[in-house]
Amino acid sequence: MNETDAQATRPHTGRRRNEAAHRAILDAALHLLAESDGTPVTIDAIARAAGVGKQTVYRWWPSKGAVLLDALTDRADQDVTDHPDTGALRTDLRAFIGTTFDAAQQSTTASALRTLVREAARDPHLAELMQAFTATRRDALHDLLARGRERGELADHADLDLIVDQVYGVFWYRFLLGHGPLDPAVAERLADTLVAGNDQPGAQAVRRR
Amino acid sequence: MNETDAQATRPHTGRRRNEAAHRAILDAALHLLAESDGTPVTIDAIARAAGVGKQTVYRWWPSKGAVLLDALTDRADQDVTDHPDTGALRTDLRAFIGTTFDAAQQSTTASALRTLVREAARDPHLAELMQAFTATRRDALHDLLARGRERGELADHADLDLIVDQVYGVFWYRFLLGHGPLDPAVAERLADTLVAGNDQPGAQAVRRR
DNA sequence: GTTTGCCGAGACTGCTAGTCTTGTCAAGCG
DNA sequence: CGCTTGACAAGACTAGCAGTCTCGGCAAAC
Repeated sequence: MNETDAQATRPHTGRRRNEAAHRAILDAALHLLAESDGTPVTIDAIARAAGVGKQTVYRWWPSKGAVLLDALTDRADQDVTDHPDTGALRTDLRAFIGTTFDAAQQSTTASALRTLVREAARDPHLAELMQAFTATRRDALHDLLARGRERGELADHADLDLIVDQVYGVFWYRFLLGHGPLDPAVAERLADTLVAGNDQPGAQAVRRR
Repeated sequence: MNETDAQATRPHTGRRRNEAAHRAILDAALHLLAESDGTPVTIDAIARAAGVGKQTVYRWWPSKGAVLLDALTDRADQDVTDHPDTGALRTDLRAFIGTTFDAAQQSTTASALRTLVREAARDPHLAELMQAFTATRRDALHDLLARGRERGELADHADLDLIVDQVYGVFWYRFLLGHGPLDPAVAERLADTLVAGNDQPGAQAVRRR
């Protein structure tokens, strides 16, 4: 009956949260994620490295995956790169792809990302979180392409979703398997052939002559 | 000293291998792989479904991953599709991509393949085996493209490896994330834009006119 | 100075890969 | 026929990890 009243009059008592511990956990998680040579990162290891009890980790995050993703996005937010509109699709696309490739070459980010994907494969909750993460990136690229199409640099019927997936498909495929390079030269070739393959129908008709 | 002689004179004694058990294990593995709703397939479950002791599984395969991959390739060998040379790159490529997409839409194969990838993420040995598996597929596609380039349907400087990775990149990216279709229409569009984006420099010059 | 609730430490449960043990059974050999 | 060899089913066992639970300590509010 009076519970609501009691809560209203007593918004908080007891010891406050320790923000230092919160940061220490994120830092330790990112560090271990980066150090990891493919070995899964354990919650025990994170807690120990952060000098924190395991229960403190689970008080703030619902699962191991949530901690790891939080650690990575915390870092990704630091090097957010927005892609200015250069006015030409080819240059916009080259810049976008090049930046994406570069960001993943950073050794810390790279090995963290690889480990994270591995964890996502066995943790449905983390997989869902990562889906949302990648969807955001896809949307950004899709917008860039839509701008180009409005300027007439792509055919009206061009399948923008497919182009997006060709970019991220190549990226993840090479990133995870590591059988081919992800350097600026590849970024340029990829951007150029995508533009060339999806340009105006009129131009295609001429070419097919 | 005489060990070699002893082995030569006594090539085998004792109870023979039970081929029925061998098949039962592969069948059970494939079945569970296909049934699995993302839950990892356990060796215990395979052994129990095959009516076999766990040790019997480990006598023939070095790890869980090896059993699973063997089960899948055993099936994949059944629907081996060789891609005849139609004489035109566009049609060859359309057929190759279409077949690849189709094969993965088979619900049994699809869920087995998905589970297998998930397992590979945590099992380095299986990951290595799958690398070899995918490399074979990449080579086949690369050959197909090389034939087209020799006929002058692709630019001399076209990056065949990049084209291959665009195909398999899109495939795996959509297959695993499931955010976009992998139907015949997509296969055709992908084939067409790849050919258009990597054709003869002369044609490109005309187009850019 | 008492209550409340966060904290570190670590015990505990439940699950799975892979190994080891035990008793059984089939195939060859003398 | 009886012995040896090695595959077999069943299942106990070890080791590692996610997530929960418990406990004594400590800091903030009242």
